[in-house]
Amino acid sequence: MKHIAESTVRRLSLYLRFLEEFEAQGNATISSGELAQSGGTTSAQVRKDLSFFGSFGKRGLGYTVKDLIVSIREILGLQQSWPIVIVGAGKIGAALAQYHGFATRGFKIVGVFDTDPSKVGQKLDGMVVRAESELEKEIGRLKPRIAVLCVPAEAAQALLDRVTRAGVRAVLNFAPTPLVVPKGVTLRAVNMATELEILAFALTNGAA
Amino acid sequence: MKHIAESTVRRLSLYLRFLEEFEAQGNATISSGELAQSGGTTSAQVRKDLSFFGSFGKRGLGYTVKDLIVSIREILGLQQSWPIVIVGAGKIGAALAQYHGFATRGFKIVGVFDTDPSKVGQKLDGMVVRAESELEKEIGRLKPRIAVLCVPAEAAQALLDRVTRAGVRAVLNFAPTPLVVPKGVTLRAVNMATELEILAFALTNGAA
DNA sequence: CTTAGCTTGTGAATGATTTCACAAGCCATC
DNA sequence: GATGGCTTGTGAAATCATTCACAAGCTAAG
Repeated sequence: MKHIAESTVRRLSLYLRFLEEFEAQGNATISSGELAQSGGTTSAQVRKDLSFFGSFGKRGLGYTVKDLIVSIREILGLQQSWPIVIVGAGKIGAALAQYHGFATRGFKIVGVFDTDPSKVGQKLDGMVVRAESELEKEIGRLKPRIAVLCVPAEAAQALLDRVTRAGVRAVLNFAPTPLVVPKGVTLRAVNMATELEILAFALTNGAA
Repeated sequence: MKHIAESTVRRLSLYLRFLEEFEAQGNATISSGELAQSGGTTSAQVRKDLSFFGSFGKRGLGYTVKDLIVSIREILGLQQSWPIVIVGAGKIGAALAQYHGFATRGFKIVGVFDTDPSKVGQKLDGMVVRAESELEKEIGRLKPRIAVLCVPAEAAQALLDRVTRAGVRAVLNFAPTPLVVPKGVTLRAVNMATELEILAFALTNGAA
């Protein structure tokens, strides 16, 4: 398959959210224009995004909401449930572990790890926090496909190395530091400070 | 000023982080190549990013670390401290309110709000949680420049409307729903589900 | 003062993404 | 089954972002 731009994947995820809302409202079909409007983009963009993966609509009619939901789910790989481990049970890690929104979207938290002995053994919403020393053993057992790093900046690279060596191929990093991944591993970073700095730049430079 | 791409601003924030590390290590100068290597980009990219804002280096020598830090801080608008309010003191909101990393980067949390009467009046790391009904009054008093929304999806749009009407022009949204902003307001969204879906797509399609 | 060795700053070239614009196709109606 | 009113899917054009490539300029050494 031709390389797909990240912006396209991001928009597909967004379309999926609108389509689900649309379905809940009982609408059976939707046009690229309507979908674009909810997502703040253009109808041509919507059609182009979908065209990379096939042809899902009917000319003159638009898209069947139900079918398009299924198609986008398939494109994104969401027909299956993805097991996730959370590494670091501090404020952010604990908040994520207890956030129920994931389960409903096909992501299942199967393990939470921390070094702090006072946290190990505690329950977070039914999930027992395990010792970080057991990371490799437990990854072998639980076979998570994605790891979410919620550890301090200093610890992040070492833990990234450990989870990838143990076989995890996709990592979401919340630690406020850039990381280096081995080839074949996908890394995404959520960095609050960077987001705020982009806002500060916008305010400073009077952008809308 | 010519329009600056978001990707450029994001990289500047990244460069700033590396420069600070570099400074802590006692290095006085840095070349675009070295800076590029830490950030996983190219030297031409670094120079082009900076060239939008002026000329900060010396040919043959590179950049003075201290000076470049000051310059990038000025570009991003980080010479000043930016007052922030956090709306919603649930798991994520509380975690952010107690995260000290912001203060050290020039963002100061001046208020935290929630509707839940059992949370109002509680202290989060010295910060009293205020009633959401006082939002407008307190925004008028505290004059925050940025609002961070950590409320449930259903409540997000209404609160965005309230903070923008009260004069806030930059918003960071953690609610898992797309929002519409009035002209002149900058909105950024951090959506965990979307990040995970992009990872799921990468895993499904065998991308590196 | 001149040369050698670097590194910046920047137009030009390339590559990627978005937007345009329209033929092709579907449905409803007559 | 022909017409009109829509909407898709998609090459082509336009816009935006990155990379190339090199003149200009600085320092150090002789």
